[in-house]
Amino acid sequence: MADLNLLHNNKGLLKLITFLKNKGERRTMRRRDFFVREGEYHAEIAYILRGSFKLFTSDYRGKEQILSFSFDHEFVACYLPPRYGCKALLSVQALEESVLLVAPLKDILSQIQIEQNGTIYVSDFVESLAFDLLRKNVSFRCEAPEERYRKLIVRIPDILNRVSMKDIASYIGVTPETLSRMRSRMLLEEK
Amino acid sequence: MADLNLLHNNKGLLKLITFLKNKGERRTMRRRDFFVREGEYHAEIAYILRGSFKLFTSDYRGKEQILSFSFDHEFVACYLPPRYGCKALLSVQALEESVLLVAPLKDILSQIQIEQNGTIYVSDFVESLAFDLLRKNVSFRCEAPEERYRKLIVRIPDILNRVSMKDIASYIGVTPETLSRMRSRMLLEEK
DNA sequence: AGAAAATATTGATTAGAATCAAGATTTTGT
DNA sequence: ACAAAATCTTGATTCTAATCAATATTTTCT
Repeated sequence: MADLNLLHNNKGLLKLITFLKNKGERRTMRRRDFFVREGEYHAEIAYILRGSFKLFTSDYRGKEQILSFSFDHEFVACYLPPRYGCKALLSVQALEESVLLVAPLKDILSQIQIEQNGTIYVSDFVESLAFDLLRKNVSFRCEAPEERYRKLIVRIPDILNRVSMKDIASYIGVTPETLSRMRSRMLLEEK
Repeated sequence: MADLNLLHNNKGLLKLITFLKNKGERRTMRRRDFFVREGEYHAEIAYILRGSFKLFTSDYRGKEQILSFSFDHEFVACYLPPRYGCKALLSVQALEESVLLVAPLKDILSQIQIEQNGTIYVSDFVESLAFDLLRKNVSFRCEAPEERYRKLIVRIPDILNRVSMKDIASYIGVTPETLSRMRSRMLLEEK
């Protein structure tokens, strides 16, 4: 999941990484390959060794809406892995040549039972996720697109080299044309 | 938290209700009273015996943005109770005369330690929350305001009697004028 | 019950972003 | 390296929803 870098201190998440490093299947993906397709019953979770992904779906007009990006050293799944037996709400697609460590969710859940106190795993993971989602909600409701753009490039400076303006525009909720104009306005203003 | 009704089947949530019923402080609130104010270090969680609340904050223009409603038999907190020691991102305000069962978060956390396997409590709770937040994100990005309105009144039909159009408008992300016009258009169309 | 406040509706106008369109630039894949 | 495709920028136009404004209706409070 994107935006969780800071939470790698987190004990549960570290255990999850260790598990994936020991038991995970190494999977290489090319640009545009899908890790998850919306509507599938996808039950895997992955750790990104190298690469980047976008998490997206379509809006009521059929236009792609990107809800999140994920980069190296982050987890990726269709946001909430479908514990509820429901279909993936989002598609997850590689933006670059990427390398993943993948494990079926059931393996992770059985690990938890073995470890007894292992519930912490999922708890920490989901808690990070919830916090991220709350911040995203607030951001989308309360910040101007320009502010979302500024914060994004502060948080992930590298994103400008690795993700297209088209995709960044979708993420912050404007058209590519509007983002382009926004950026040239910002350039003028900072002179 | 609003929108979690369906998750009352959930074992962890049931335990949490039981705990609040046994040990919770009964608190009566009048219309417009705040349960949480944005920016506070608020560390309580409550179960609503009767009444309703809105969870909101201000956008970059100072306009109130409602992110959630909570009604009878639901939990309410400043969304994520601040385990991270961070300030509340949202205010929680009573819309009606309301009765709560309130417990400090630390009591709940210590309960968990006593119960050993009790981590499930928070895990279930936070998991419900994360799922709710994901759906909200997708809804805001992908559905038209009219669709959000329709789904809201299907999910909580009672809301039309208990919440002002102004607040419903904020929740679905339009001005009160736009909602009013939307509603009269919908009335015409269904004839 | 009645005055005052808040809310809801409706119309007119404005503002801002989407769309449409065309050209320039960059990237991709063989 | 090259052709083709995709992306980015810029301008002109359109369209939708916000704002402004005035009135009607409902709710609140004593």
